[in-house]
Amino acid sequence: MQNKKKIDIIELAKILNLSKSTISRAFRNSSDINKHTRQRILDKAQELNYHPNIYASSLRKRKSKTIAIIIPELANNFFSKAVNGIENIARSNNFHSLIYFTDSQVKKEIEITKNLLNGRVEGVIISATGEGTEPLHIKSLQRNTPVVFFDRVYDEIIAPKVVTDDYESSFKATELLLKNGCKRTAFFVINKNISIGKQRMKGYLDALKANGCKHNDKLILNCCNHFQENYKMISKFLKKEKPDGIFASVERLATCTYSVCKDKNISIPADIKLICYSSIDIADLLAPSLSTVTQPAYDMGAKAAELLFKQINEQQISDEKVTLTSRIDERASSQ
Amino acid sequence: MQNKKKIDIIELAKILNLSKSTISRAFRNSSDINKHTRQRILDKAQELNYHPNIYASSLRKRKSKTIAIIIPELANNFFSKAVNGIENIARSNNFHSLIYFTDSQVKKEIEITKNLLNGRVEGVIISATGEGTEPLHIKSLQRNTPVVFFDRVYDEIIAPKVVTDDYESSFKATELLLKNGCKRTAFFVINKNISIGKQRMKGYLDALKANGCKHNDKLILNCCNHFQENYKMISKFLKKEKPDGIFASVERLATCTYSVCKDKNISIPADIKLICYSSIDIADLLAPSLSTVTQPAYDMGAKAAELLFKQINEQQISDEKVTLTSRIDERASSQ
DNA sequence: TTGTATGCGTTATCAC
DNA sequence: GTGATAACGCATACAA
Repeated sequence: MQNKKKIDIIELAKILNLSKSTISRAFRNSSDINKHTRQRILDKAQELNYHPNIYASSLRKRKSKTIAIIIPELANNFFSKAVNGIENIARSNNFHSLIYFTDSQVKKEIEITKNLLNGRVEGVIISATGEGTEPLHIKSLQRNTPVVFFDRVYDEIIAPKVVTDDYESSFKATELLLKNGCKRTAFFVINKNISIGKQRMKGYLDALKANGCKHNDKLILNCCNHFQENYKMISKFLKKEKPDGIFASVERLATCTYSVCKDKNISIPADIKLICYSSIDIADLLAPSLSTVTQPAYDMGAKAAELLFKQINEQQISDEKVTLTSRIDERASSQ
Repeated sequence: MQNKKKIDIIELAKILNLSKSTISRAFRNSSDINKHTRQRILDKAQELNYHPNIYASSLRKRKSKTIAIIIPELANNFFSKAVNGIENIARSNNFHSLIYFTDSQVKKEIEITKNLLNGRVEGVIISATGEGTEPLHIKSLQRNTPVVFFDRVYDEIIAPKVVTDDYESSFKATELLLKNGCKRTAFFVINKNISIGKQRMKGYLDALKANGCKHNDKLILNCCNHFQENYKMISKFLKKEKPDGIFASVERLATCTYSVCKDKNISIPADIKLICYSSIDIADLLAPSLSTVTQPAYDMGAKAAELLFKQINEQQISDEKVTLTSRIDERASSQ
């Protein structure tokens, strides 16, 4: 399977009766090389299956043309689309993308960033777990490599960030429920201490206040990332608190609620109105169709990548914060 | 932001009054090094933010500890889960994963594989576009690097492959429609010439035959990857051919059909029964709940990665073909 | 336009 | 257990 006789630049030079610098030039579109010589070299290289060793050249040039993408998971359309956006921009810059998953655990995030301290990549795009008190691991990373955040950021860190109008959209989403008559509107969140959790909760709380609803702490439900556990928590919650409206800050909490309601014969939207953050493409095919707050996932990824390359190319610090707007699609579940 | 004074192994050696060989040993858990010396080195390294340059080391060791994952897209739960499986195995082998998307275009696949000829990775896991007559680009790649396929393979290529029982599952899925009374059962496919398309169609055709249904070429609909176009084709198809059963070989063709039926007031399953390949987690929340053939996506990715590492470690050719079985979940859409 | 010489930061081999 | 030295394969400054 493998071609054992790996040929290197020196051998190729010998065969062609040239010096290795000339060979090197041929592969770098160097201006000062005879077109004919160049073609001769490329032809022979192809014939002999010679390809410049990327690690030797990375070492010499001190450039790897590689970035890292660190995200919680892929089991989520939001991140899939964001990665797509990132990779597209990376590719158009002739960069390669390493991908890493944290499973929303700081422990893994720390592990991964440690592995990136050695110059393996020229930049990092991350959607953070947000856990932990102080993201020292990110600060360490920043000393060695440009870092750009998207969606899930560390407020304490100075770096370019791409986020959405979490506060405003959450405010509107909540208000939409209130306008439709909800008196006991609940907020479902995975972690109310991370960046997006905080903002979305703030939007929820302020919408309540602005509409004359008194806040009830019991109507805020802290969930996790596991379906079974969430299912139990939500079942219990619905039974005990009897909310008539739910704003889910994360898609999986909404779909889990759908499952619970289906099993318990609770009607959405008659008994409970629901709206949630989601990047799902088939929200209108659910029963009932799902009202959503949709983030421009692809654009967020692309923008984050652009900011990263700007930083890589211009070699300068920036703490630009780009805020894109989400779209609210009102469907049956909230009406 | 960046720590300009990058320190290297020689400087560290000087500072510690040691030779660089000793420094190197400290970072490679070399057996013959004094524990105390080692600790001294690691401490100082941390203090000075020294990290062994990965490219110098890759060059010297001729190992990159990196693999490439090439898939059509990520906008698809199947691939998301598969990537997750791959990355997990890679990580547990201390390997890094580069990710590339072909958008189902051979042109891009060729471009990507060309970029991998230079030893950037120690192995490649690919779910191919399947387009094109002869995958010469894969053969070229194989000369330089181990390659493992999953799901979408090139039959002509000799390499480890992880697939599912496409034929059998498609047979069963089709039969299920027939058993439920369908007389005009259609088959929706994106590309009936690629590996999985072929197998799934064969299963469909043989199920028809086995159940005494005569095959009608007009009931096979060749679609594409774009929603709008598919929407038009399917609309037209439903109107013209009036199928009463559909086996969609790809999830997006099923959801698109749902959209069409919803808009045209065609009832699933009363007018048309439907079953499809899908890795969606909320098939039971659709209206109606969607009958699915589900592939073990995560396991397929993990298995592919295992086969790749086996090949990397054992340095030997293999054309092992692993066939995992899909699960059929009968829900409302097909009954 | 081409060649020569040197260095990129490691690891491996061999001494000591 | 540690050090000196030669690769690893390429890119660049400088000379020709």
